[in-house]
Amino acid sequence: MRLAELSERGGASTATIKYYLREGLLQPGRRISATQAEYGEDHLRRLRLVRALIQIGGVSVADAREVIAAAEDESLDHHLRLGAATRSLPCVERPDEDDPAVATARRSVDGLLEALGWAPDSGTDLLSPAHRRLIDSVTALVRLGYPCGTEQLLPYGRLAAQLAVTDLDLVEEQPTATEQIEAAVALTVLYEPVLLSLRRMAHAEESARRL
Amino acid sequence: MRLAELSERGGASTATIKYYLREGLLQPGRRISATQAEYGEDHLRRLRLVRALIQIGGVSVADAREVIAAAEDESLDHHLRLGAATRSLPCVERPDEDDPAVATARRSVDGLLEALGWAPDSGTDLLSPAHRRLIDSVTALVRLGYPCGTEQLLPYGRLAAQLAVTDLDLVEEQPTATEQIEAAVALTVLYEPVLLSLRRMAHAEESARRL
DNA sequence: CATGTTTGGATAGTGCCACTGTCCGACGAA
DNA sequence: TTCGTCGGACAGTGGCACTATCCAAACATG
Repeated sequence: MRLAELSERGGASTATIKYYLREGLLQPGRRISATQAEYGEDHLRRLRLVRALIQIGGVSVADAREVIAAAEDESLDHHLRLGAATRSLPCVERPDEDDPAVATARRSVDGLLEALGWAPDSGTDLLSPAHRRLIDSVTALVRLGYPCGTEQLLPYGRLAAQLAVTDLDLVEEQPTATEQIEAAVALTVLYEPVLLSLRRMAHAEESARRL
Repeated sequence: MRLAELSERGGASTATIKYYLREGLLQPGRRISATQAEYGEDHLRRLRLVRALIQIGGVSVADAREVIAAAEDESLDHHLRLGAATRSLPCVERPDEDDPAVATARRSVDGLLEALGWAPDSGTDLLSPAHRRLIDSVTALVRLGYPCGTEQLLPYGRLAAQLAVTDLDLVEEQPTATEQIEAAVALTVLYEPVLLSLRRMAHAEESARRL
């Protein structure tokens, strides 16, 4: 198909597709002449994934490129690629070690990991983005004076563990390795708004139930 | 305290605080002369909440203003204010009714609400932001070809219901009504990154466990 | 073949957002 | 008195996700 049809079916203007091509989020089409290119179903599928990641998942264009690059990096093995896709996501600066709120947050998180039996990350420099984001968030809660120790976090951790089982079951339903990796990316990112929306709706429901 | 001290303790530059004052996120200080103002612990606490909502929670300045206005609107009763704070958060456009993917998503979500025994929202125009966001997200997953029917959503819904119980327990620990409302806002928004980080860490853990 | 439309690529521009820099006259401490 | 600091006003900045314009080649239509 031509650019115009790709645009029509993929839900993005031709200008936006050209932008994505420039930014390396989409592979160039097969050139059929000096000034024309042909796109296939793969391009359409990729475009839809990119749109969903950016519009629904709130991922930046730069991060989407990272994720997609990791997902199709043939040099990594299956397991690594599954993780790499999500590990390359956010980038926050290192926490300030001298801040007492940060220290409290770190202790809470370390306690949580131990209680859940999860592998502790070694060394500050190597913390995964998710781990750093967790510490940042707990730090903010501590600064505001909300209780956010291991015992408060534990129920959330247990629920997260259950979520992971459900999520990975969905990923493993995919027949091929490539599809599993794409599914891992899509489901990791796109189930986030699902989960957050459900939580807010559940708040409303539970709040109504209590009053 | 003066602007400079508020800035120091609140973790925002004086320029940023002036910006927040202009935008109505902070109350002006008590004027002690024509060109000087005095700020109290309330201002500090509010500033920290605003910073956390914006930096950690990813809330826009405009939304933060809405949330805070709702939280301190004395004309609403306690229960309403609890909900209003979160209800005023996101604003996406209405879903396109003609799109088959949207229709599929709506059916899945309606089925989910029924299965969970949650009150169905009446009428398209009145859908809560969370409800619309849920439909949008499910629509994106459907478009990408991932199974996202009621049976796939149900485990997430059940977990969300459990989260809500934990969350509201935390809110009810607060002694006064005002504190409960602030806690509802802070915990709703600031536990979102906590939950998402934990989910990603759980993915890594579960993935490692399976291989 | 003539003519008008469409295509893909290059490049500059737009709109929004969250700040940030600069200026100013008044204030307060040394 | 002098000099740094204060708070207010307002224009400016930088990043991001597009978007508009232009161009020449290619196709479609009569």
